[in-house]
Amino acid sequence: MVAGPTSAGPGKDRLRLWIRLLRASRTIEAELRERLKKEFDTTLPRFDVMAALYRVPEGMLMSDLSRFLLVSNGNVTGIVDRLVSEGLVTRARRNGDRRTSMVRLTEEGTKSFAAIAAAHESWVGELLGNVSEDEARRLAGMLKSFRSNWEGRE
Amino acid sequence: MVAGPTSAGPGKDRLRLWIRLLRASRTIEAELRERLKKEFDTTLPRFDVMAALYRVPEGMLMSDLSRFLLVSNGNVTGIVDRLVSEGLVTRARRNGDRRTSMVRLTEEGTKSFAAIAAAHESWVGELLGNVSEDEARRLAGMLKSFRSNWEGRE
DNA sequence: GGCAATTATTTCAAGCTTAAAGTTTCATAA
DNA sequence: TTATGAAACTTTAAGCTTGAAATAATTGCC
Repeated sequence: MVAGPTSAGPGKDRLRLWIRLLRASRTIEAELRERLKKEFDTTLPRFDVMAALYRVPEGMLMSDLSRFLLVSNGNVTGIVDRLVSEGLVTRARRNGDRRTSMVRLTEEGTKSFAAIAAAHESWVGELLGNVSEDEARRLAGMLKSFRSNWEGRE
Repeated sequence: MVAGPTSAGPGKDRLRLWIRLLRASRTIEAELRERLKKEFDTTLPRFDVMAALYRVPEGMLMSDLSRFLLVSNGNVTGIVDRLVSEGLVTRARRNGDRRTSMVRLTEEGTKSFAAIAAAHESWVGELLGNVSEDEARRLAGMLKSFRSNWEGRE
């Protein structure tokens, strides 16, 4: 997924764009993963889950997390298991519907996430440093529009 | 890595851009992975390795593949193992330097890849369909420049 | 030549990821 | 009520991924 078009010709521009997109996100992602590990001894998936929960003090269902994070539900199970065993989130069975459980950040999880998120934001600022704020807005706009085709698709 | 900024404020534009970038590439990647599985019973990492090799008939060293694909060398070992067992690539010990081995597509691998790559390219064209060719070029240009900071970094 | 450092690769343990199959709970309609 | 089906979640098997440790071969220095 990271190699260039195998030949020249029409319709290669979108392929080239896709490859650049992928290389860019992989490079940044790798750097962030490494820093999360070194500085906070955590991982990107754990960070993702905590970031999702941070926005919603009342908590999220497992399936909400799965949908929001664009990962399978089996995947969420494992990550939340580990976060629970680290005392960063809780999984509370609900009275109303006993199939579901509400996942919430613990107090420790909230505090921990706030610190990590601050570092994370400054890292992203650094890693995207040569994109001007203005260009960032324009690029983000384009990416939003080209994603809208796919949002909520199945 | 997929949640939005946790608060408003200055310097959030780059963070928003990063999140959009990541959501876009994850969505497209998931779709391509699924189609590769369904249509060709293969995976994205295998496709990546084959794409890299396809450009270079004389073959690549394991470490070349690792650098080119931006993944660890232990990772490449496993993927190449599986491709070898499927008869799609060969790993040839070299006389000059017996630590290294040259990885090449087999004839079957070459034929197989050509078919998959054609489908892959048309999928990407479809998935990025609402980005005009012109916009694709501009976006790709921006992505190239903002990556150059990181290219070759360690 | 011989030995230390370097380079190329593999192995390993831990964790992430998916799709598919399994379990429990809920909703509903006969 | 009680089957039937749907929904929420977990489990499983297979594969991907990393960083670190282990192996093997080469290079460079004395």
